[in-house]
Amino acid sequence: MDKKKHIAETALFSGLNDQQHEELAKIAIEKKCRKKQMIFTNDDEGLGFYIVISGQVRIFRISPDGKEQIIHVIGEGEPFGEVAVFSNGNYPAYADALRDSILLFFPRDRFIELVKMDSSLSMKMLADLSGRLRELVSKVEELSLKDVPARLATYLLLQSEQNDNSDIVHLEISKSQLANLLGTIPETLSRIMRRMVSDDIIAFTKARSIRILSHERLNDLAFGELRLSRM
Amino acid sequence: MDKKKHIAETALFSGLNDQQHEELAKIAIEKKCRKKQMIFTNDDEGLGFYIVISGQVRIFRISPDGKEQIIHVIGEGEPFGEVAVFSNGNYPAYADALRDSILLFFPRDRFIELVKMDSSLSMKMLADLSGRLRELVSKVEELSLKDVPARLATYLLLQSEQNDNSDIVHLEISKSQLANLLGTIPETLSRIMRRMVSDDIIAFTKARSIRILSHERLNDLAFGELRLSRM
DNA sequence: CGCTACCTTGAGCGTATTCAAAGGTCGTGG
DNA sequence: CCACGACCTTTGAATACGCTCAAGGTAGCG
Repeated sequence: MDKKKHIAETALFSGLNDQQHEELAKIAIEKKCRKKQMIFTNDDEGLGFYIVISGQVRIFRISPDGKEQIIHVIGEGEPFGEVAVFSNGNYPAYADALRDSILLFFPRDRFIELVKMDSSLSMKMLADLSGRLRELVSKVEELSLKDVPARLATYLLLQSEQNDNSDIVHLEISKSQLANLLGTIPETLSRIMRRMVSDDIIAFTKARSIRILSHERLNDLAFGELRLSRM
Repeated sequence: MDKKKHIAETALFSGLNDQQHEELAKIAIEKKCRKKQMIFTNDDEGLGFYIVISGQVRIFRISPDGKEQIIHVIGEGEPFGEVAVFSNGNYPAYADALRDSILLFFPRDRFIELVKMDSSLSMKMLADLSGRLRELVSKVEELSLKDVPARLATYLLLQSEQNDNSDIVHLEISKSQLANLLGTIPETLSRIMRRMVSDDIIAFTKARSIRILSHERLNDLAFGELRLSRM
């Protein structure tokens, strides 16, 4: 595998020069993992962080009574586990693969060496963590201030946005996983989707493809300015 | 005001040497603000970050329909607004003073200069952001996986822990604010406190002082292994 | 002492969860 | 290619938790 090429292509390391990519490639270790395979757990010592080369990874917490909450779904080219690198101790959550994946692992100590010597790399990491923080603040707001229809609407609009405002949103994860990501359960998500369909806000094209029929009403829904009919 | 002394005393800048504290003091600007005064809003350009010298600051989001959610309460010696320094753009939330406060403001550009030149400072900031991220991940879990009694129990135990596992927890914020911080409303918080009292888990000593009667049962409550009686 | 803000209490309601079960879909192996 | 099983999705009915609305009580502060 051409590690350097993959490293240069990630957003996190973009803008760094060839030499820096080379240094990173030197310490990166390729790891493969199968669908459902655990990558790290809450209790694991944080020995480094990862970048997803191909596949998909799920970051989640488990409450004492066994319920899961997905914090983040990591797609190709995105990093995860960075927190463990800079704050000593274990990982703050669990990670497993949603599908067969190939990862690059950056060992903590060697990576820190690089960061210390290279201020442009450290600025990249600071920006990365700041972005993560922004996302999580939004997630906190979503969970506490919005109902499930609004959360789903927000999610769909965000996905659409990331695809050039396409009307078609292809769900990258199963509906069960999506329910969990939105902080609810499959039954509730299913019911709400049905209501969105019957209100002509969205339509299903294929099993995992949704067509947005009205961005505007979806937006109103996301902002709590519209309510779904009751059925 | 002796800026350098205050800077040296914050956890964020502890462990740095005298020279570094001096540099930080040079760029720091003292700001005073009165209770309820806005420090920055969502829309403000992130021109720098703050440290609370004295007083108390509230970080919160506002949903489109006007509901507030406190993300964080910042006490003395703690920083806030760091995110805006490293990810371009505006602040991710609102900030206002819960009481008359004195702050130190670190202008973005000048602070970034220091960070770029000083790897120990950048490591401090990376650790700081990572810690913030940890907290928020926990908050997401709390809000989505736990009910209000469990969230309150967790909060009380955390406060107790930070005070040497004292049995007495002195609320630093009003119950309304606490309710909001826990993602609920004053009415609900009041009812749940009443049930905790009647179950002999806590007792009120003064208006804002709570005595923990059973750490163990509070812990069970936090972990969802105990339910309050219904009344 | 009176005002204001905060806290408590009650009743009713709505949203989402739980529990239970049936219908679909996908991958695997026969 | 079809049959089977596992998992995902959908649907229904009942429940529960927390919220809204409304009002009364309490405490701090000028």
